Amino acid sequence: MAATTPARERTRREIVHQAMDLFQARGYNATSLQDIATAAGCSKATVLYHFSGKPAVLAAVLEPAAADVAALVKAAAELSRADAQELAIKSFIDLAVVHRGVVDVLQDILPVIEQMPEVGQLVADGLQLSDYLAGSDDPLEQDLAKFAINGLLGECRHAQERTDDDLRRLCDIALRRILRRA
Amino acid sequence: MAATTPARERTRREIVHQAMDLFQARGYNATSLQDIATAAGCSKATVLYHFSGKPAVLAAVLEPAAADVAALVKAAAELSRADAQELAIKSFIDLAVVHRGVVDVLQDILPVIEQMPEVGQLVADGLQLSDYLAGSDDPLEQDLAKFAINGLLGECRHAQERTDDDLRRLCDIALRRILRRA
DNA sequence: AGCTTGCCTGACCGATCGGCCAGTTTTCAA
DNA sequence: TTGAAAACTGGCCGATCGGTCAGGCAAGCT
Repeated sequence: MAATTPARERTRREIVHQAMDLFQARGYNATSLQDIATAAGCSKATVLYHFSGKPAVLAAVLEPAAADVAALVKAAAELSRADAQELAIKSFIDLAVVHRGVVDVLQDILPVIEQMPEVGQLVADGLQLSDYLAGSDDPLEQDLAKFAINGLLGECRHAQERTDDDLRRLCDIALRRILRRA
Repeated sequence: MAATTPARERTRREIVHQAMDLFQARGYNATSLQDIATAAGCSKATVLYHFSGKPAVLAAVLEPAAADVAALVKAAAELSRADAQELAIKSFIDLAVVHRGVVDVLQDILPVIEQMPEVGQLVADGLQLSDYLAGSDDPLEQDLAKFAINGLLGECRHAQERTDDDLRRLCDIALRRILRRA
């Protein structure tokens, strides 16, 4: 059993994929394990065979985005403040656009996000990114950066009809206007 | 029975007040009728005696904010485009700050807000406001206005620690930067 | 063939949900 | 004081939730 069994990985992937779609469409709380199982073409017990519980499914859904954010934070840490800000503007938009589904999911669990240890690192990295985005110690700019992030995340929700490029362009303009980095 | 019975109105108000606090703190879905009843010092059956169901409680919670937004939309309709935009900027911020609790609640039910007829008018009025806020037919400015609203609403969430004036000032700066109406 | 191992499932559990109803307590006008 | 209307409640209902468990089933090793 050293090599991964194909069937195991295939089922796991299907569950995560369908869970992502359902979380995005109806929200985390409004999606039941039965919904996920039905969409994935297996039984609810199978979902719980592969994942220790509903929060574990959520963690698997968020994992790719969390990894990307963590990598971005790490990369920005080695740059000058100005360069880190520029990188944050460009990359944060990219991540939000590409992972817009995850953004949807995150907004749904915001009221109780503090009680979910499986997303703690992602939240912490997001806050770190907002620091880089501000590019200054000025509290006003820090707040404006958070304001911009809220707008950015909000814009990436329910934005299925927009193309990635259109969304990216819009967010870039908005972010640079708020941060006065045109 | 022509005049309102004092007891009726008093209990109703207490239920709505406690429901507001709970919806804001835990979210609409995570708050049960029993939670509301306990907080209001009555039984769950009493809540359902005064309101036809959980959605009706939500409608009552949102009602003051919905009325304010409707009034603002009506007022803006009689102004020139430029005046309407200026009014929208000022008043929308005021409303979001004053009713920030409602903003919290709304965000929680966003994934399923289309299926809630009791908040349809509020949503429609909000979209109308975003039009006034854009102040132009340019699709880019329209999108930026929506971006600004998302940022504004996001900023008003979980912002209990900030004073109203601080929040107002921050939102004013951010809005005018995005809309380039400094 | 027998047997282990990994994958999967139906049936079931306790808890909680929104909502309903019969009946009790309170209120208040006559 | 009295009686009907209004206000309120305990208890119950069906549905659904996340989660558990014993067992079925196919694949591969011996």
